[in-house]
Amino acid sequence: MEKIRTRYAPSPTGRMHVGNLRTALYAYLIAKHEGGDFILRIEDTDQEREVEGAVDIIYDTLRQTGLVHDEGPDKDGGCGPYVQSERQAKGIYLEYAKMLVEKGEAYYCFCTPERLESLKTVVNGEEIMQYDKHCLSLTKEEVEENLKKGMPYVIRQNNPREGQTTFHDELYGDITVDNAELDDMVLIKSDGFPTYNFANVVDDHLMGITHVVRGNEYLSSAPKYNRLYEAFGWRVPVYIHCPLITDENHKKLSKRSGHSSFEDLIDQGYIPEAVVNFVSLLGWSPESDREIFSLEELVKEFDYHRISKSPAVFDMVKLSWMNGEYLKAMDFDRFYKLAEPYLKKVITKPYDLKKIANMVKTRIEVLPDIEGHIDFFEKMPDYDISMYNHKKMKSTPETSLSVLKDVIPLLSEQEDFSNDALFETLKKYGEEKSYKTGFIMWPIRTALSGREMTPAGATEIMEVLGKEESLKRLNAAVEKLSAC
RNA sequence: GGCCUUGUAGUCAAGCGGUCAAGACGUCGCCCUCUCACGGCGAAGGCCCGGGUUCGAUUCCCGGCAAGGUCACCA
Repeated sequence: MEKIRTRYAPSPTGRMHVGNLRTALYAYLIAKHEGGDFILRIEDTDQEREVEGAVDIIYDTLRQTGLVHDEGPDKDGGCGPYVQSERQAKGIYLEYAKMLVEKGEAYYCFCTPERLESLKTVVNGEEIMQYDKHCLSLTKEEVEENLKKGMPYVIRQNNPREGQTTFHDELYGDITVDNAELDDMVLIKSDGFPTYNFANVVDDHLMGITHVVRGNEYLSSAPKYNRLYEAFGWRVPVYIHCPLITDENHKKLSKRSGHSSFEDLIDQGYIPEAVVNFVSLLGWSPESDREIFSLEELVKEFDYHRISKSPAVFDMVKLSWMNGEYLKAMDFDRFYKLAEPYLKKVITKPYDLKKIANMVKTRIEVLPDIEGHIDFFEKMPDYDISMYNHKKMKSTPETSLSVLKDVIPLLSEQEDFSNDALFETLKKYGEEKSYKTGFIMWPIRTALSGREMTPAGATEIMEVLGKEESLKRLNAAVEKLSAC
């Protein structure tokens, strides 16, 4: 069987949109599942939109997500160059466009922007235009004349107005449209660069791409691609259009949502593996009901026939859950490395950050959650004494005061301030007084943290705080409670 | 507006003529527990509507409706 070749063909315009990431991922998985090749091609045919540094972002994202390409600008596989502006400079696209002109499948167009503008109509607030084939009627001589005069031109595809065109998508099946629907799209722009539509077809063919994986927003332009392949006499690749990813309002994910790009998500404290895993399940499902997959496992599992056709909402809540799963399963050293900046952001005192990191590991979903859990270590927050009320612990400010008064001398004598030793001491005290553990621990923990919830129990907190600071806080609490 | 696509709980999503209609997130309850979280157990919640075909439709067909996509010298 022929080796599968897929490609990821981003245009360097900024951060990587999660829709594009998902498309790249599926392209990668489809190829790798069958031991094929995954190619990276940079589509920089729009000099206006090009953003500096965007190519680096692409490399960086692919590296972080693990989608390593077999061929690309930095890895020649014999199909180069892999950057379209370089290919354009070699005259590749114009050469092929001219072939089409020869065959009558394309034609020169000299229409001015003004004339094109006049062709537009507005429907429901949307500008719509279909070219009227005005320049198709130009004679060969007129064209030559115009070219000689140096008139700006574009080359357009010449689509028939009658008949129908059918194309096949692996997921959506056969789709047939009337040729009248097919616009004479521009192939070569007046600046000499090819349009995306044209460059894509030419390069996919020249690079031997067997499976074209793309977003389903291209579904309606697909028939025009087919006509191009047929005009050239090239074999049409296998098309796989992926369902759209939408925001919570079921609209195409846009930059405004704040989490539309991979980099946005990383900035927000998500880890690459979780994002990749989550995004893989947006529009695809494995045979089993497993949900946590590493990239390697996805490669093994991925059957593109199981890609769904309906659009999927990008649910941040579930992504967060999944991120939390990854954090919990992560080995401690890596977790600590990731958590350290967030810990240091709030804690400047010489506490054992590793112990704190460990407390927080099973309690957060994204890294920035850490801050809200641990700020009390650094500085005792203000709190209301009503916090000493706890129904289930049978604790009140009064009982708390008495427990604290009992316990402070015991703790003052305590030498070993480790969690286990402290717990032993307090348990013994509880047994003597026939107090339940919670009845003792609730006031202590409150006095130490001023928080209803903490990422650890009272004794664990004391271990981190140390004897001096713990007693200081406990005494302050007694004072606070006595004042009432 | 034309064309294309989609339509199973709030969300992701199995299903491919006969199922008590999987599973996950979220929500709620219980258990565990020095609080919370983790973990465990459980609950509520769904096949867009109308016609067919069929002994039987979530599943097949037709028609509605709804949503999204697309109609650039952007990709």
